[in-house]
Amino acid sequence: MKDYAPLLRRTKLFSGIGDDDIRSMLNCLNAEVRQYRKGEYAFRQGEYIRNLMLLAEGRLHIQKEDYWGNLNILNEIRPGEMFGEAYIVPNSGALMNDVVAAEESTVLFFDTGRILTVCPSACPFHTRLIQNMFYTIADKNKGLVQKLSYMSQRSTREKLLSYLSDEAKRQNSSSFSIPFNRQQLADFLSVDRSAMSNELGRLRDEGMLDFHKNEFTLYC
Amino acid sequence: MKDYAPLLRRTKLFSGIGDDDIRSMLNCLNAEVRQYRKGEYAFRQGEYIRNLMLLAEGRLHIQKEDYWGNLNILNEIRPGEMFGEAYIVPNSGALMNDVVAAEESTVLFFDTGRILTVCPSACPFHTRLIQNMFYTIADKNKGLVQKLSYMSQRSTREKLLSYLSDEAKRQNSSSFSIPFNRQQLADFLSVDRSAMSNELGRLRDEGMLDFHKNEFTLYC
DNA sequence: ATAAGTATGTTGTATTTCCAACAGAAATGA
DNA sequence: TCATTTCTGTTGGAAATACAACATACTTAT
Repeated sequence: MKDYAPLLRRTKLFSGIGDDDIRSMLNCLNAEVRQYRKGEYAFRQGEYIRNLMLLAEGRLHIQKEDYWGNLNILNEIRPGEMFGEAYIVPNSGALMNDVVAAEESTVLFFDTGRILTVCPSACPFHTRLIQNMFYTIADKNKGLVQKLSYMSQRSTREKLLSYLSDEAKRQNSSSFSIPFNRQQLADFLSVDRSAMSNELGRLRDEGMLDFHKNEFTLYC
Repeated sequence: MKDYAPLLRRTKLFSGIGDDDIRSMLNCLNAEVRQYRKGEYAFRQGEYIRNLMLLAEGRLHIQKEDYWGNLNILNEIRPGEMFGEAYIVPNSGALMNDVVAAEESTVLFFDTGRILTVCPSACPFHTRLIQNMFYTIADKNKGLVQKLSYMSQRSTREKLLSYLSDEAKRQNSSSFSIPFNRQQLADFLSVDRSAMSNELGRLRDEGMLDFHKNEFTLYC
């Protein structure tokens, strides 16, 4: 098995753990490597997952096909990200989505039982791993709740205001920049770009905010 | 301090742990109790949280006030549920929401450092606690992703179809019941009830599904 | 059984969003 | 520099949604 320590060292899951410790932990966690060709399915809806996965190389799409066959890409997994963590809960049921390799990908499989059950003295960094895993999923959680709070607004205007309002809070200033261009912001908020552009213009005309490119300023 | 073991035994966080072990763990986790009167703020937007909280009695609202003063209730915490887990991540920043007691409430505070850092032999059930905490947050995560996948659909029709489609999958049958009445379903999907009722009628007319009360059947 | 209250479906109108198409601005690359 | 591409704002018509109001069906309590 190739040495994945240098790569894993930079992931959230293994952050703060040295290369040598990572190597011994990979053994402890029963790590396995699997390769997927572009377009190949890593998992299919209906399967039962027992491992925690980490994408080492490539790109994966979490996607969903509904009852009538419509395809929908929910998320893109990038190298260093873990996934499948929500399905290692006992009785969590079958996987609701498909996981497909958007390009040639390498995935590491970890034994979740070995992660959550601490092996007393063998792995001094096991506690750190558990912390990291918890922090990662907690962080994901926070982002999801945040996004949900924008998306649950009914109108494009309200979605915009709630998102921008939050960013102002987060950056602690009424002037701030956002990490999206217009199309990305529209996709993030699940609204039409042109309608959103319209709404932004209207909000500016009403004196509630101002913007240039991705720099925004809110006015009370 | 009152004996919370009988109550905690039935929570997800302490499930599978006996009363006596819970009592010793409460000590190990530096548990503290705080009471809140109805309407009192447990936390305010901008605060920094260092504990994991569990609602013992009462009802809390996670709510948000935007830049222009509009109030929005995001979530309701019920007895036995933990909260604040997303903010114990280092550098996770200030709390973005307010936490307000919707009625007289009792909240337990746990020292997160003591949770994630295992005390070797003192607490035999510490591993179980960590597992439970992880399972709880993973479960929450799964629900959020699911809901987000419905909400990111543009139209009421698509939101309905993606939700119903998922329920059919989950219950492994084209006939299933949902845990919502119409108004609750509309709130869950963030759409207008009457518009949703219209759409359901239209879908039935088109022969895509049928329903009586909260019993649905999907047709290919 | 009756009354009161709740849940659901229906209608019409005002508003908002979507969509496609286009034009100017800005960024990119030869 | 010029040409090309990408990004952003704008427009107009079609479609969908929100909102209010009401009728009917179903529940619950007395």
